[in-house]
Amino acid sequence: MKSRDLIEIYERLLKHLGKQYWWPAETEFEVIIGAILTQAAAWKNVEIAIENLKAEKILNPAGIKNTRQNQLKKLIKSAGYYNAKSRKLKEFVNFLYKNYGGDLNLLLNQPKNKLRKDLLSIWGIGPETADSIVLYAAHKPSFVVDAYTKRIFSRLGVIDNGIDYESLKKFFENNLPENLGIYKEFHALIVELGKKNCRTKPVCGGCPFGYSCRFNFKDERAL
DNA sequence: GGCCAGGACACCA
DNA sequence: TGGTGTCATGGC
Repeated sequence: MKSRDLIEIYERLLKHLGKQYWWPAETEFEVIIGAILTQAAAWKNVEIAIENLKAEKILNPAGIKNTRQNQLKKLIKSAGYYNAKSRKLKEFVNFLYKNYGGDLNLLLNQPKNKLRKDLLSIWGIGPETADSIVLYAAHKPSFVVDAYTKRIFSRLGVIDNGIDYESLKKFFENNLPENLGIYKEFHALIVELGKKNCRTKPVCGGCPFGYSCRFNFKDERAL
């Protein structure tokens, strides 16, 4: 696949689905909490948890730090995996206070690679969550790939289904201009398309990419 | 009632 | 490094 093909896919998706304006959050800290809570969870369930944290006025570093883990569990219950996720929230703010005195800007304003490395060192933050934070909270161009990305583009026959995270990430970064807006929108569009194309929920018809891909997009009804 | 959701980690070979 | 089990709620 050539770079211009990938850009064309992006433009087609943009035209069909419209701008997504990700990430849906009021603050950078909210982006981070959302990125952790949405791990293997439906965003709808995450929204409930976010609202609970807002209602308690603890959707900030000090708030999470000063709230007991058992209380956090109750508030984020809707997002699932509340034992693990409550610990992940704690691990993040503990890291933030230990290394940056609780100053989120100090963490986020670092060079991209250092920031990503910092994030990956925190228990509970893997590559996708780290990239989401770098891209949508720190506003630095780090392409986010997820299960949808792998599923859709392997169906198109562009990448191998067994490709690992870093390779898939590089595939996009090597074939796209290093543009913050494109990175943000493209990932969001892929997720929105992925939702519509979930195996159990066929929607609409015709491949949005104009390709005759290996996977049967016609049956699946992409758009 | 079963499947899946905007993953990451532990453990194993 | 690759493959599998685990975590858990809520919508469809």
